Amino acid sequence: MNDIPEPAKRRLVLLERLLSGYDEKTITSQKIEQLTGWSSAVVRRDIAALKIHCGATNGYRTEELRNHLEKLFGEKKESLKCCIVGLGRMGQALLDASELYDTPFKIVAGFDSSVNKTEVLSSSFPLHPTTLMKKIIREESISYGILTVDAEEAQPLTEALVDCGIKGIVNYTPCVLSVPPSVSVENVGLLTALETLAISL
Amino acid sequence: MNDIPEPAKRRLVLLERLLSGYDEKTITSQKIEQLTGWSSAVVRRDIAALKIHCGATNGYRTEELRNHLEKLFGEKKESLKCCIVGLGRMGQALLDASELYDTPFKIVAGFDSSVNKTEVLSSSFPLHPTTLMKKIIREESISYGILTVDAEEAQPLTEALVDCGIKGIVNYTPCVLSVPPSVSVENVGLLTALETLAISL
DNA sequence: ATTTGTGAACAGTTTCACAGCG
DNA sequence: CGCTGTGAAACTGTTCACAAAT
Repeated sequence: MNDIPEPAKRRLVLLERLLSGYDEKTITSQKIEQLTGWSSAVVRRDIAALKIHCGATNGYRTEELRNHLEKLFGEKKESLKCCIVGLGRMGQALLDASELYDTPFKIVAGFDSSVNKTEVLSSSFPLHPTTLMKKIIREESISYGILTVDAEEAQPLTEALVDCGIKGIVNYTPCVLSVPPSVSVENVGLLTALETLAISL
Repeated sequence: MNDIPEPAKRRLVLLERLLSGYDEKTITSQKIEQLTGWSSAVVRRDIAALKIHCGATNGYRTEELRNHLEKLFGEKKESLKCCIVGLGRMGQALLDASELYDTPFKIVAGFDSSVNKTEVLSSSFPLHPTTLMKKIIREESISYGILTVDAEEAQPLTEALVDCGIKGIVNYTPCVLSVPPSVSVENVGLLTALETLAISL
């Protein structure tokens, strides 16, 4: 799986999602091109990289392809634990995490530097002050952090997450995070997204 | 600026952000490597693409570089209007848009299919029912849409946005949006981000 | 007959290594 | 000197075109 090119991986992630709402028995690379805008040649290469062979004449067998893609992340079916760091408006919006229902990802803790927040808010998982981050993340073996703090706190708390041995960070702040090569960051801040849109073409 | 490679542009956007909080008078490519993880060679190429020459022996002159980057994106970004589509928890979290203060992006309208929401919520810009989207987006010449609706509404409202002549969409939903080639999409949904992190390990 | 899967050409991006500049 | 700027090489990803598969 590490021989799948980076851009291909990103497309495959989206392809899985696309298939989860696709009911036909088979799907062709051309159909996917029409749905996504990726060229059919790219789609075929991406799927070929999975080294499964699912169908020729009528396109790919949807279910087989979907199952294979699902296995790509949740191989061990064991849930991938996440935590929310920062319980401001954005963090609170993610608290219910309905989006992650029926996925291998599970939010198991929330943190905020204001004890006030962690005590007043309620959710289906425990909320703690950031002082307990290291302890909890280790105990629960949490793999991913969702960073929704204010700009001033972004880098310090990133470093705390890194110290805890986190594997990746979803960065909702507009800050450029400094992390060692062993940690990956996905930048999903509004400003970053808008700027990226604005500079392409 | 169209002769700057796409990956370089994305990095330059982040570099601009990085420099905005950097106080030393000069900065070397190695320092940037340390801060961002991009190799110093890549950094030098990216900056060289700007075709300015700002400093050798002591690295780049921070202010000159920063000014140049701001100008580069500034020309293209003369007050770019955005709208929020979907005023659920996530949409509401973005309502104050403090993140966009002091940037060329401005949120000028919000939409929701529930008139209830558009009437009860308050913000510094007007909220409308989605039935008025086409009219308002055209009148205000809004360029970007920020999509924070439920999954069922994602594709229908995307098509509405496309019909309005929008240039790009920031997609906070987990859905794969189908758009014509003239429209760009940035996928920043939590599930997409987590899957992208998980798949690249 | 239609669509996948893939070698080969191509295009784009990064790395290497070092010349040249302040 | 230390650091940038840049040819040239290496690498990565995409497109084309067609043979293989069912």
